[in-house]
Amino acid sequence: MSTLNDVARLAGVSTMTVSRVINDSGHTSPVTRARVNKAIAELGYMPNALARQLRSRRTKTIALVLTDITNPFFTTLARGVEDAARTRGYAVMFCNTDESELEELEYVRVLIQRRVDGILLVPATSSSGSLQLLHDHGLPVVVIDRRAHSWQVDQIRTDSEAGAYSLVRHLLDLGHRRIAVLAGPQNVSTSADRVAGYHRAMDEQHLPPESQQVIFGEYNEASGFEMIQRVLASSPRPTALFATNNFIAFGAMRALHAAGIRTPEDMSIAVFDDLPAGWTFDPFLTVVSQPAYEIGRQAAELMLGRLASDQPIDPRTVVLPSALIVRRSTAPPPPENAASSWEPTAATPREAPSLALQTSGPTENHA
Amino acid sequence: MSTLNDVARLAGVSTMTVSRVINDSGHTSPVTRARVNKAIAELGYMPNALARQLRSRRTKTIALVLTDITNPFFTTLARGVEDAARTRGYAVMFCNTDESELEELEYVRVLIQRRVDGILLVPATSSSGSLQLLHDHGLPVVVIDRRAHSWQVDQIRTDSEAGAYSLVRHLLDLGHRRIAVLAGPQNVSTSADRVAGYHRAMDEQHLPPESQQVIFGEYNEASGFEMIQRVLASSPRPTALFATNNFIAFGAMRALHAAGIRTPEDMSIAVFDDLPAGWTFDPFLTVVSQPAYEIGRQAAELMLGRLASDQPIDPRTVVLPSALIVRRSTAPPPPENAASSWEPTAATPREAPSLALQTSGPTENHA
DNA sequence: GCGGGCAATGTTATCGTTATCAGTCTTCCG
DNA sequence: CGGAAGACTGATAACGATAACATTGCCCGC
Repeated sequence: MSTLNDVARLAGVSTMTVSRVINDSGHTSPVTRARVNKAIAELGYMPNALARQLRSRRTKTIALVLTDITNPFFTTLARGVEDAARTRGYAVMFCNTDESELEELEYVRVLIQRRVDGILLVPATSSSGSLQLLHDHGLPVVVIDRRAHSWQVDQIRTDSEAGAYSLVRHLLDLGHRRIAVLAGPQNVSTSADRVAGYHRAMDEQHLPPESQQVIFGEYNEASGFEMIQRVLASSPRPTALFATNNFIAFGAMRALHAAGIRTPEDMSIAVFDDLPAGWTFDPFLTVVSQPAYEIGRQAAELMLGRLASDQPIDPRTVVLPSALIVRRSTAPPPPENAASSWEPTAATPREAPSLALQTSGPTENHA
Repeated sequence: MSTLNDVARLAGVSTMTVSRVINDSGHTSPVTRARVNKAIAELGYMPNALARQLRSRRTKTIALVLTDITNPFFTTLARGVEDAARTRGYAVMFCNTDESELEELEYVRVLIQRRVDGILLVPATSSSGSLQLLHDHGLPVVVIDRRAHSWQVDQIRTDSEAGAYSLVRHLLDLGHRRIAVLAGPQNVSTSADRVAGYHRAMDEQHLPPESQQVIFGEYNEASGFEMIQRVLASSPRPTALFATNNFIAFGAMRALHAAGIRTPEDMSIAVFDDLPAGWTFDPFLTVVSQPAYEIGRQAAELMLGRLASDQPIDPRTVVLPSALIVRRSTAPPPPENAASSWEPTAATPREAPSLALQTSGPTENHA
């Protein structure tokens, strides 16, 4: 692969002159420029970005460290980051931590070594180690989606508390009084905030503690499935569920389906996080939807603005609103006296045959 | 940020010795190693990957250039690539081309400049320009998902023709005789192959040309919606549809829903591409499912194997099978004499109220 | 006792750019 | 016509690491 030197020799000028031409940094005569450009074209010369980055101490690269890109919320967010970064000439590196603090730290180390200009981070639980390390190395950080405890970094997230409040309010307005929460990990701020929003809505109604049921699990389908078992074992049973993310909701729905409990006739379910529009021809779940693309875009903007500025910028926190979308998974509760008579015999799954295919069929082997 | 030199000075050794220690390349005494490691810890030294890469002429980075990461097929595939790359110490850069040959070429240029070790490419239409450029610069390429014409590169994809054949065979076995294809772009190989599989199945039955209807569009929801209008305008109308990707299917379902045509009672629909398991609690569509994660993983393996080998490797082509999953969107056709009497008045959407919310609700603003 | 072999360490050049400073050549004005 | 300002160009030294070769010191066997 040809270098600046090759171009310089072919054009009969010095390397600096070629450098000036390709960087368009002035002080070159039109004649020289033409000669150099001709040589560049002739050789198919491509500047070596590594050498440039080493010399100029900027890589024009940012990293997006998140928990799992296959979660559609993060996929859309990632797209927002990439689009914003690209228009400013930045490249993006994506890293999946799978909610592991160790993986996260490992990635942060690699990214520091690769000298990325900044990191957009969805912290795995309380990842103070990574933030400390990044701080020590003077790398700018934007914390996305989750709250960072007491660190002086930019932050951007949805208002989880308010979103949860509006979702639970909606259930209360329908007449529900016993509402259970299927929460994510207790030490993840989004989960905690959504539970807080739930408590605020419930407390406003002066509902007794026994109306409130909070179950902590994980943000995935299997956990949603499990948590339902505990709901069904409780007595009196809740008439509505609040799932704090979409994967939990899917697991819950599958479990209810399997138990012969109909939604929303027997039990309502309201969910934090929507699926992207167009992925379902007939959306069913009542949700609070987050502006995922916009979060990603603005996170990148926060970072790029900071990188472009030549003076220090005070840490900023952006909290975006969510939107309640009422669909068909929520309805008024069944009459109170019928509450104890739910039996699998009375309710068969609406469309039985498909279920086995979903769970056992040869689908994605996402090991 | 401290350098090798700083460490060397602090440890009282030469830079080469430090280099030997951090690379574990032998010829260092335990005493020296300890001293160096102490100095490294003291300074919080992080090797500069840029300098290493410049000197060693390898970046340990590969790129995945695809059309749109928000397509769940590609998201899962990307995850497979990342997981495989990471276990071998490689980083991955993701790039979205949005099916634009120009964007693709732009990205390829950037990636060459950044000296990535290799590129995994989902070519946008017939992107011979990018492949030529990559070839000229001696960069190894793995073409994913789509066929590359006549270029000597590794390739990996699903057997689209066979998958389409089995899907159409399934429709024929149910008794359908007039089946329309909602295809993607004519010049994208997956689309062409799926249409070819359709033709093979239809021709086997010696069906007259007028039974066959192929409509070319794009791989997105809007296009699926549009294509249905042409299906509905045709006479005699087909009794079944074959959508060549999931987005097309979603658009088609929305359009059928809007037109008051029931699935599968009035019209069956069979689809290429599934949604990841666990994203829907009650999957409805009969599909052919691709092993997306595995495609990504193996694509990365092909590349990394080539990069690790010190001798040339002949181009390889891997074609993975797809899996037919029969669900509820396909059924035998309605009685023939009723075929011409379909009128919106006779069929109201099963669950009407939700539709407006889907299309006009404040969901992701994915601009 | 001496040369060969080997482990440990150091020196120098280099990867491909750009920053910096130092020329050279016009040009223009007094 | 001389000199200074300005435009253009080049030489040299980094950026931070590693490759390649050189050196030192020690052990060993004959």
